[in-house]
Amino acid sequence: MQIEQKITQAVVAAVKDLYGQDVPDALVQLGATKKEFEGHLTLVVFPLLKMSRKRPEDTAQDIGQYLVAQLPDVVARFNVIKGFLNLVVADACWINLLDEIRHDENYGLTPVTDNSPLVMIEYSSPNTNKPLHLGHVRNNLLGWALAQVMAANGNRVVKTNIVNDRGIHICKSMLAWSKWGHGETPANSGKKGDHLVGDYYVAFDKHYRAEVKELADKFMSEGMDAEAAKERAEKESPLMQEARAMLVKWEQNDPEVRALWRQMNEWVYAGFDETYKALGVGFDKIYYESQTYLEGKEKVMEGLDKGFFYRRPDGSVWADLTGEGLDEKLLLRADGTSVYMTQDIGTAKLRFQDFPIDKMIYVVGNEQNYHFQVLSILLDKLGFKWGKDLVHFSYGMVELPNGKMKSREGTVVDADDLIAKMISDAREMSKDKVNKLEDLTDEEAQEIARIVGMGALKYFILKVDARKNMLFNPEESIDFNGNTGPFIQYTYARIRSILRRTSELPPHPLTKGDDSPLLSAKEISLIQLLAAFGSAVRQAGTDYNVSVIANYCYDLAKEFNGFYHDFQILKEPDEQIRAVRLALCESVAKVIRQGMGLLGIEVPERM
RNA sequence: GGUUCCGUAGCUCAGCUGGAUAGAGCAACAGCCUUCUAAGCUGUGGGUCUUGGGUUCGAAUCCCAACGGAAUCACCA
Repeated sequence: MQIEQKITQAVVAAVKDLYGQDVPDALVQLGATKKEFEGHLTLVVFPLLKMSRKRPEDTAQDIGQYLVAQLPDVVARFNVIKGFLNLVVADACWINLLDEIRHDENYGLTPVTDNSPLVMIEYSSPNTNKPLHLGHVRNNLLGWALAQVMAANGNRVVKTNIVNDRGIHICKSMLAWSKWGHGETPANSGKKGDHLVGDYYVAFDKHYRAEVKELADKFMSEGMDAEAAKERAEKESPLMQEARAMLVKWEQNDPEVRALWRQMNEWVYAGFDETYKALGVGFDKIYYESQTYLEGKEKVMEGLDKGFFYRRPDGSVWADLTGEGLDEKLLLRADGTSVYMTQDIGTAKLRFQDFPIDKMIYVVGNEQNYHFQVLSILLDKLGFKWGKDLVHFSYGMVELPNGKMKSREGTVVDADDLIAKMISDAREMSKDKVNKLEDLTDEEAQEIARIVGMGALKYFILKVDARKNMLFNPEESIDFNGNTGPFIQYTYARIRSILRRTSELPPHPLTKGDDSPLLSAKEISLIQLLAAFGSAVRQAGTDYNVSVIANYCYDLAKEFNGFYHDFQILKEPDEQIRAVRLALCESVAKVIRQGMGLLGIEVPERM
């Protein structure tokens, strides 16, 4: 049993015995003692004053004496400062705790069984007309890490991706490629498929805007005002009309258009797969919008029959959400075609057919908060049991120093470029170090650079609270020193280096010291931190906040580095102390590997 | 204008289920490598926690208001 639980129970008993009152566990506030005071755990006695009817200091003394008397093996001594009761926990307890942590292969993780709740996590969800950029990177890293964290909390997790593979945007790329492509393919040009398709999307946009400007100027010269001229030009642009015509043909299953569509999407998928692989993310089930976009209609008609929705005179179908404080929402156009919301309903229907979902989590940017508020209400009305409680894991935008990423202004941070730069920076960095990796082959050194570069990128993104907007400055490269992924990886590599140098294995269980104090304050705080891993994992899961894990790993690495600096491990002459320190090294390494693993960050044996 | 989110050191961020003197990193300055990896460690300076009220023994944390910023309120997805 954990030390906190024992003490909490004893405090409850103390209040009962001393003051004759029952106190709920929640009022027993037990936390880590601040560094500047003596002790390991601190009880805040203010909430207990109602029971004791004494001054804070006296209440703390009462309880402190009770604990020392009743739990002599746990509470060695105590001190009181104002309303704070600082408890010094016996060394033997810490050693026991360290032994428990060391023994548990899946320390901190809740096992998954066949009866565990099934959580589906949708993330990534790209359009197939452009390569992935930094915003997608944030989405993918968050989605993957969240899936790991949910699994670590005892959930069966299904990772899913809804690929937006149809619509006007792809038609634009297709049209541009037919017009100006001259048969360019990834194979004959050497371009990555998603970039090639993206280039044609950009080409379309460039021509389109030139066309609109020309048309608008013409209309203005005929006396239209600027705004109306632009609007009319956009509507009448031959390029856009051609793209729309292509979409109509696509919907009519025109063989030629479909063939081109399939081919260009294949190129994109091949490109995405490379990027996903580099990011270390993957999916259990991929849905394609071309296969789900018709599915929602049926559900909407069902809702219409049941009177949840209504039809306007023009034939369009709407949901009236003014009762919920929202607006009216279009679900089907007058021509019967579906909109975004209808498609999400359709995708939900298919997913529910495929999996017995208990909880659905959508990892989607906060620009769509309103959409998911509405979707939740609609799914609930339509009878999806998880609809009402669906989780929109809403993350903030990645901002650049002068605002958002804009493809038109060429300020998009491309995912592949960024990944390549991180890895080459890591490679350069290790070349500056002397006597480090020189005995390794080029391949081995490159693999370490990959792990470290990706670690820096992932940690940079995952350490910040997902719901906040975050700033990325492309001028300044992502750091490898300080509160970074490589700092934590370095701590791990150092420990592995120590463990490689010895064949000595600390005994199980560790022997406890006799009279002489075995543990320093630094060692105890390390054990305390190790013991907190489980609650960090739980908090990350219940709050849907993966940054908790990142910050935990940093704190642990920081604490270990202090210990490493102050104490010798292999050269420590006392066998018992050496064993404890080696056990600490093993456990810290294990927890770092596990914690970073939850974030999707690998740790190198050397760096 | 309605709704939602955010505002903590020069910069990037922790802390937010109320608890002791608000913490890290970067940047600046000063130290530590014949000793287990210096991508490390130690120290110095840097704060009206946007502002004003309220609740409380106690507020960066909870409530209200104001100010500042972001997103959204499409027959785009």
